[in-house]
Amino acid sequence: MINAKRILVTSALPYANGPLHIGHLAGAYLSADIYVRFQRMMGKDIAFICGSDENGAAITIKAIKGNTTPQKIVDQYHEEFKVAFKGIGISFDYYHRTSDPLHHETSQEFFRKLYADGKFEERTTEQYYDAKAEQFLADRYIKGTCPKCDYDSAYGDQCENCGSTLSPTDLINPISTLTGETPVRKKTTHWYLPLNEDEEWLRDWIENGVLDGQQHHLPKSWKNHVIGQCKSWLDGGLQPRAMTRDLDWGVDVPQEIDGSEGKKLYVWMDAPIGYISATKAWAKENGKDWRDYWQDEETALLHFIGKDNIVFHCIIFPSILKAHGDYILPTNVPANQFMNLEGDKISTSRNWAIWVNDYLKDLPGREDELRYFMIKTMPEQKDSEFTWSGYQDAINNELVNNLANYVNRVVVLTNKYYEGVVPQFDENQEIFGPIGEDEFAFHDSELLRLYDDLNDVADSIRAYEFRAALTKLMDISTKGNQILQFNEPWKTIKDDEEKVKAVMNLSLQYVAAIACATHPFLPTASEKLCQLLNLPLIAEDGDFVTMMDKLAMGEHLIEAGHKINSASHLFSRIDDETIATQKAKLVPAVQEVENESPIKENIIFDDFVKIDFRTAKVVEAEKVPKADKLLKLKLDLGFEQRTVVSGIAEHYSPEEVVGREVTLVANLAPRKIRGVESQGMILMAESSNGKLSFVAPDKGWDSGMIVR
RNA sequence: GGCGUGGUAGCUCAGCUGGUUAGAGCGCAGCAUUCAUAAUGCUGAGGUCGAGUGUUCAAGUCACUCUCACGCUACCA
Repeated sequence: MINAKRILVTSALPYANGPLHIGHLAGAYLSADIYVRFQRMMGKDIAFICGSDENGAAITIKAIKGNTTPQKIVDQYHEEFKVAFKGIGISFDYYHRTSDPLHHETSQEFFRKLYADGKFEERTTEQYYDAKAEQFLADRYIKGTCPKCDYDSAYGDQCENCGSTLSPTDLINPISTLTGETPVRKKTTHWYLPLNEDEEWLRDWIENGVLDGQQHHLPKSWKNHVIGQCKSWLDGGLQPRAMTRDLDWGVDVPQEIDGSEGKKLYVWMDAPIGYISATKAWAKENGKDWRDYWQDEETALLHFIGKDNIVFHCIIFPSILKAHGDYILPTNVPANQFMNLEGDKISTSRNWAIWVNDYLKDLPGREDELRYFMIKTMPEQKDSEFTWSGYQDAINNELVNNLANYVNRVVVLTNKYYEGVVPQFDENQEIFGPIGEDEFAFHDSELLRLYDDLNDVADSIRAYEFRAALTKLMDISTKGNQILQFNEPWKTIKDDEEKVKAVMNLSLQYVAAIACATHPFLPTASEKLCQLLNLPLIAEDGDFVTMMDKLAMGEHLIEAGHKINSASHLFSRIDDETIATQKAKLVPAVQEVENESPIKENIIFDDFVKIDFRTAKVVEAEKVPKADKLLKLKLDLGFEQRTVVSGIAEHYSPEEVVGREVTLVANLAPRKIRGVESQGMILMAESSNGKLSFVAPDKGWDSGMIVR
């Protein structure tokens, strides 16, 4: 679908449990915004849709921790997101939210259709239900007596004493670990989408771009890592996926369906359908028919996402859409990789991020500067890195010295020589082009060069190569500088006024072209440029086409006789102090001691004394084969030696741990892990960013001592 | 461990289906220039294209092995 009649663009729905940072922008929003603004300027019928993803368990948990309600959490972030997106200039046509009734209806309707068409595999199982907690219990939240060995604290999925694999309903005297209540058996039904049946057509669609026997898109236009990721999943074999969950915050499974009570749509049936509900909301307010955008073969659907979302958008959501039958599938999923920050991964929990709203507050009026550097370092093909000094260099050297200074030169000279009026000139006047003195050029031949260069920018945008497009755009500014440099109007004005007129007129055409072409990337700068030239602002209504048509016809973008305004600076430098302040705000991992996991329920002393903690010394250590995280340790308790498997290999090498003193839970029932029997468990403290530390006695203590 | 993507000048990155002396921007050195926010233009130095083996008349570009980074996945009672 190269020449689609209309385009629907979606950006990943941000999850409403944390503020927006630059990593989000780099992944799914900036690239989409450039693409959309450009296509509007190409006169395309295009809709740009997004919204807050507000359902799911993580939000409930956050609400409990913060002693508030899920609704308050999502309201807060929904507002923050809107401010951030607006501030940085992401031009959504509609920003919706999945807590909206329209979304609930839409996703339920979708579910109903799949249900009625028999697309689901219904699996009813009997599960334990905790009446006090009012929820179904996951296997590991149930304990009871093992039917095989009479061990009295077997988990719902496995007895650690005898190692047998269990199902919760096998347990004798089951108890809920949440409340201590005896759970009741209750039937629960979930609906699964048999993705395994979709493998064949998915493969054809992804690898060959063929859907229902027709060429749907060119697989070459998809990014390597996107196709690679999908193939990896297909090769691994797809499994049926549950489309519902026993949750308490989200979209209800339609009530008329048997067994729907307490069930919510799982994220697969919820978030991506948010794109559809957002489109409906937009269409309703703008007199459009949303079906044109989702159900017409002549529409190109594009999902802009980060790489963590590839499988979701390339396999699961398409399967859901195809199962419904009325919907089109994405033409492309231009996923970006990740952006790192100053040498480290961006992390919300570690506060290692640049928050969009903080940036807007700290550096007001510099939205385009952030956009510029983010586009320049956009992780299109591989992970990339944001550094404040890189940001400073790029702004000062490229935006100020090259672009803004070029514009300033042209405007100042025009005002100086012609009182701000675009000069009339002789078309036969020879001038120097950007190549220099080796080649004579004319005004009209240079406009054709400009046309070609603008076309190159456009081609890159169409191919989702935004950094390349930005480079090509900046090259136009460089060529403008070259034209001035080679023709030296400040010298020539003394003996060849006619030549200066041609050069200055051409330069003004360049600036007018830049005013238009920067718009998708740097909308605010584009606006300032238009004001500077006293031209109408970009309306995102076919402006690019108009410009290209004029150039192709040999017409001018800014007419002789037109009066421009006096000079003012387009961008200003960023000083070292500003950068130092921002760098200082990045404080690595000084985590407020927040209770990530609440204190568990009280136990009585008798429970505590059941656990036999002992000191021990590591005498041997080796990696467990075929497992990244596991070390097999031999521990000396003084009176005996034991083998223990521990998940610490990512933090400690075998050499480092030999000789360490540790604390061991000595009477934990043995369990086989990766084929090795582990006789106990080593105590480790875990920080909130996943780092591990031994919990051990002071150096030089004997092994086998009792700990209490 | 399995799978995927990447590892190219000091830094940030381009290099499509293998084909002459491997490219850009920044930084660095020199020259020119002053209209401009000490901006601009020109020239130059800088790379055994992660390591190794192979296929080929020819490999950064293909195959295999290894290695490192990141992601997904398994194992972390």
